[in-house]
Amino acid sequence: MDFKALTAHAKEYGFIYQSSEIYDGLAAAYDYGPNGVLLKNNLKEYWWRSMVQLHDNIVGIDAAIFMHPKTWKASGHVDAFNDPLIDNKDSQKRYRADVLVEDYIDKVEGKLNKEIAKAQKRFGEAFDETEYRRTNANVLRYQGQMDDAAGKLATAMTDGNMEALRQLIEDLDISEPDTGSKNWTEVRQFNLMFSTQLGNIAGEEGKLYLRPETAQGIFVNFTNVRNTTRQKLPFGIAQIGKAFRNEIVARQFIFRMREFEQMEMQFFIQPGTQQEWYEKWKEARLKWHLALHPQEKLRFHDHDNLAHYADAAVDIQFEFPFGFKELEGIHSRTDFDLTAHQELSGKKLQYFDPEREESYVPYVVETSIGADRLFLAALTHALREEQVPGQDDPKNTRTVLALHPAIAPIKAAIMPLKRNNDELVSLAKRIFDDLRFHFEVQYDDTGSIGKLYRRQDAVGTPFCITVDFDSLDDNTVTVRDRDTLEQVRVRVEDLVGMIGPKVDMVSLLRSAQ
RNA sequence: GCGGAAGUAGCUCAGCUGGUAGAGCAUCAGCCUUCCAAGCUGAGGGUCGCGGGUUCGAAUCUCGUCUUCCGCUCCA
Repeated sequence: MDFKALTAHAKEYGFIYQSSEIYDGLAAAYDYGPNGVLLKNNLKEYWWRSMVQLHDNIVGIDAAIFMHPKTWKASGHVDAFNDPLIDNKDSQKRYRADVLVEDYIDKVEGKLNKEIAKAQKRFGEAFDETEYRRTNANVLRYQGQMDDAAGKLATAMTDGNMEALRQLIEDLDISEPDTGSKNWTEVRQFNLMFSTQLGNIAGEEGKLYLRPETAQGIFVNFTNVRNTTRQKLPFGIAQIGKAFRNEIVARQFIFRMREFEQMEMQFFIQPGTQQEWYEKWKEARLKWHLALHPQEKLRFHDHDNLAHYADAAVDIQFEFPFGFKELEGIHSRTDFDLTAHQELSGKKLQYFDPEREESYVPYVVETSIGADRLFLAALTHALREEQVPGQDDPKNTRTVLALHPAIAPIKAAIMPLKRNNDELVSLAKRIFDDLRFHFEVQYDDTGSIGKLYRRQDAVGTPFCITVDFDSLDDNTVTVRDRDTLEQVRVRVEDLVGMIGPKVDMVSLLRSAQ
């Protein structure tokens, strides 16, 4: 099924709506509808129980979205999460202004090295590179250009002076790499963090950021959690929560949104053991995904460029309709975050290791998955249009959402075979009123039985319970399976025992172990 | 943010060179119906994405804007 049909289905059946649609929508923001929120909650529950409930040494928190501004100074986001961008008017391409200057410096350095290589060839054994660098006019000129550009770049970046950066690009006569055009726009600062004001205070003192990742809420609570849970290394802290990034381009439905939900676990370990834990969590997380989705839809993808905090990083990618894309990241974050917070806060963020009889800042291996991306993965994998099983006519098709029963929004639908028969209706409603105490169920009688089945198929309900005339005599009902369409007769009092184990999370959690 | 395309009922679309909107499906009500989108009758639902302009008159022409899709750029 193509991507357009998927987004249409998601809207039609109450999974995903465009945000603020009556006002023409807000770009890259989406709302979860009645079925969407049920599915998403189930996915979050699967993650939470797998991480927290099933690990002695992982505990959960739920930190505030607002955090002290210094948090983002320490984490590096104020400095590194900040892109000065410039457009070329002729080629219509966008560049990072600082990268353009850095490329220029690299180019000059290339010339300088070429000069030295030439001299080395000329002088042979007798060549003294240090002396040559100190005296040769060309080399000194190149070095001067490099130092000058680097100095001005550093000053402009530190001051956040975009005007100076623009001037620098002009002074250095930098042209667009592909077309050679020098027709540049102004440089604009693009900070990927959203900011807001605390209280009525205007200006820098009151400036707050919406967190761009949930991880920092865990790091700043490291000591609190350790003190209150008596956890010993290695141990982890898990959290599910919203994060916000002012993406330049947010697109592809709910894949990249400016407001999104992360499910993160920071695992604190002895320095030196990060490789071992990194590998362990890589495998554990893949296995967790394999309980929901087939191997061929998933793959590892190593990072070439590491983030400022990481010494190793890998993505678990999922094959979306638009290609293999990141679903989860596993990062070895070293002691970068805790050390930075320790320095800026002046509070010790260390662990006393009784075996080694010393204190140290723990290393961290992080697993971080996008809840919305997982939702999209589940939807794209499950949604299909197929010929109705057991029907010969190839035109007889149905749209079915073949979700794992444990994550399906509605576990069972109860429907009377005929809605104009009071006895059938009242028995069906009695069953509904009992089952709703056990799991998410829906009562429906607005249509023929075939239509009701199709409606449930479209939202992924694994079981349909039909009350027919035999039910009135022997207190049994039929249970129809979403995937096979097969029906079995079950006594009403056995329904919970029969359906319950198939729709709860136990088997899913076990298969992920 | 730039370039291209699109926006008419919940959905899919029709609406000729400007004359104030239709279909099918869906929804709801009634009748009918003993297991995979049956049938009959009826109803509700659109100031044609939004805002200007041209015109006696705009869904239709024009400008702007918003949103979506594709490409570029970006992606901790």
